[in-house]
Amino acid sequence: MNIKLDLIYKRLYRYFGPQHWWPAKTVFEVMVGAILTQNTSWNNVKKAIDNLKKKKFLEPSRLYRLSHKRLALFIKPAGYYNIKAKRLKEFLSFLFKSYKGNLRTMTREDTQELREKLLSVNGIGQETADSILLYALKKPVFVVDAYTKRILWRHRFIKEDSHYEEIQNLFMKNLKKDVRLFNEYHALLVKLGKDFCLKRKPKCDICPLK
DNA sequence: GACCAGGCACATC
DNA sequence: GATGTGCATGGT
Repeated sequence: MNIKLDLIYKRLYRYFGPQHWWPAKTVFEVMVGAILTQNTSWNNVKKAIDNLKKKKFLEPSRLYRLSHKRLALFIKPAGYYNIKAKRLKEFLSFLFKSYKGNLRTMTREDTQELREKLLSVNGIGQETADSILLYALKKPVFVVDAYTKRILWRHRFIKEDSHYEEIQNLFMKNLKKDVRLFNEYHALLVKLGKDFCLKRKPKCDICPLK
């Protein structure tokens, strides 16, 4: 499996090239984006983030002090805006209560312990936690998402009912624990998913992994 | 107008 | 542990 996952990566990279993830300027922007992009296209998330940027709210303490009502209005384009406003607030209150709002302090925490803590925040599940760890904090943690699962299943690398950690282990136990590799690999899988591995109309005949 | 998107929590069995 | 549902906008 080791060789196969490696081969897939090489093929994807050759075909698509670098994806330059995460498309954000700051660590905090990645974190906010990770929550906003839950079951939502990045295009919509961009609009929400731009709204926050324009009004200079894309900063921990300012966002923390923003009312739920105004926050929800800013992030409206990203959909599920009420629940996402709540989730952002939950994350921020965790950030301030545990790390005094200091992202560098958070980064210093042991990766596994931090993952557990993130998962205990209401609104942060495995994918969001891992996206924050990998893309914001540069920890070597593989991110699994719906595309990853669909692609691996279509190619019969996993069962359809495989669980998150099972899939994550497949990558983490068979690849070098390298932040750059994990970053690019997941981004490439998303790219492949968007372009070829659609839910209803997969383009398996022209899939670059064929 | 239907379908989908870089999920998650919660209820129920 | 599995399955079903609400959350909501914007692009195709």
